Amino acid sequence: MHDDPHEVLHAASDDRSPDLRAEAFQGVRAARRNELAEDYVELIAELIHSHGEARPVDIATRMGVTAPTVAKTLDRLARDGLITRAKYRSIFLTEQGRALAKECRHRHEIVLRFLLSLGLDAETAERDAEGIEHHVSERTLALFSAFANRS
Amino acid sequence: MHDDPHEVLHAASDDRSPDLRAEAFQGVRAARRNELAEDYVELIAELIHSHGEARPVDIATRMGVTAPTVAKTLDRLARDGLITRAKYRSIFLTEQGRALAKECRHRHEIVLRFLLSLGLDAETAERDAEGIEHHVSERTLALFSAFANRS
DNA sequence: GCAGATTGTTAGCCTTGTCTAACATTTCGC
DNA sequence: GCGAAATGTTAGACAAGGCTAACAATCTGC
Ligand SMILES: [Mn+2]
Ligand SMILES: [Mn+2]
Ligand SMILES: [Mn+2]
Ligand SMILES: [Mn+2]
Repeated sequence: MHDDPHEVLHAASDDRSPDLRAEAFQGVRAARRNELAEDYVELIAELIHSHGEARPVDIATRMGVTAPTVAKTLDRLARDGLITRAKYRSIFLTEQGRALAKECRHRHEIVLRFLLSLGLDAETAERDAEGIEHHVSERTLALFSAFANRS
Repeated sequence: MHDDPHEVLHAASDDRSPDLRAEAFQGVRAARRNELAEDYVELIAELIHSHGEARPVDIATRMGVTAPTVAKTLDRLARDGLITRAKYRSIFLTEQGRALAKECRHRHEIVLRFLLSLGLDAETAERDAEGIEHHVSERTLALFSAFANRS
């Protein structure tokens, strides 16, 4: 029983230093705080590219939330310097917002291509990529990219 | 330029139905709402296994949060039927809590083994697994498992 | 160019998840 | 077995992110 490789793995994870583990959880919480901003700027960039402009109503439809939720979130993004916005007008990305959007789109595509190359169907791949993308380190992203290109 | 495979992928993701996309985001938000409960019950199960009991102070250390945060979270877990708890005593999992913990540990280990089998270092693998595990569908999990076993 | 439809905003409510400060209980060393 | 240390709880603050209801502005079709 103690030679079962599962036992070994389990024991190893049990024995990790509590501090190291706390750091991991803190990292996950930090990533979670950026998820919404990342998805918004990525979507805004995409709407600007495909529709010429980004309107709150289109963001609301695609995010699956109500209009007031979008309004409040956009106010936070403006406060954080990612977008500019004027009453009743469409949304613009700042330089910083464009940079983040580009990075997010890049990462999203790598994760998506990786999942597809593993053999996952397109719809599930899109759903999983939408969540996974925010929790992938640079190192993991590099491995995903290499794998997708190789196969 | 329009034959660039990246353009094609981008166009494809642009053209997905807004409703399908909204469903994906709603799914991600639902997953996010369960993350904390999943990490807590998984950790509680582990502490019970390795230390004989699960105490708030050990949870706080490993989660990297303060004791009052743990207390409030444990109250929510009790309310939701995942644990039982009495003042100043250690924490017990309910039947439902044990079932969830088992499922989470299983999923965590598959994601971890998968990342390791891709060639990731142990520490980064642990960190990324801690975030990714909550956003992996059954199908993706099956593919991860198969890949880790094959390689 | 106006009426109705669409879009956007504001106000206010709720839950979650984090914190600090203060206090209560339990445990440990001697 | 007592006092100090460790552990746990309670109260209360705050930000994020969701909602509904009500109202305001803009756009569109005739
Ligand atoms: Mn996403
Ligand atoms: Mn994305
Ligand atoms: Mn986790
Ligand atoms: Mn986990």
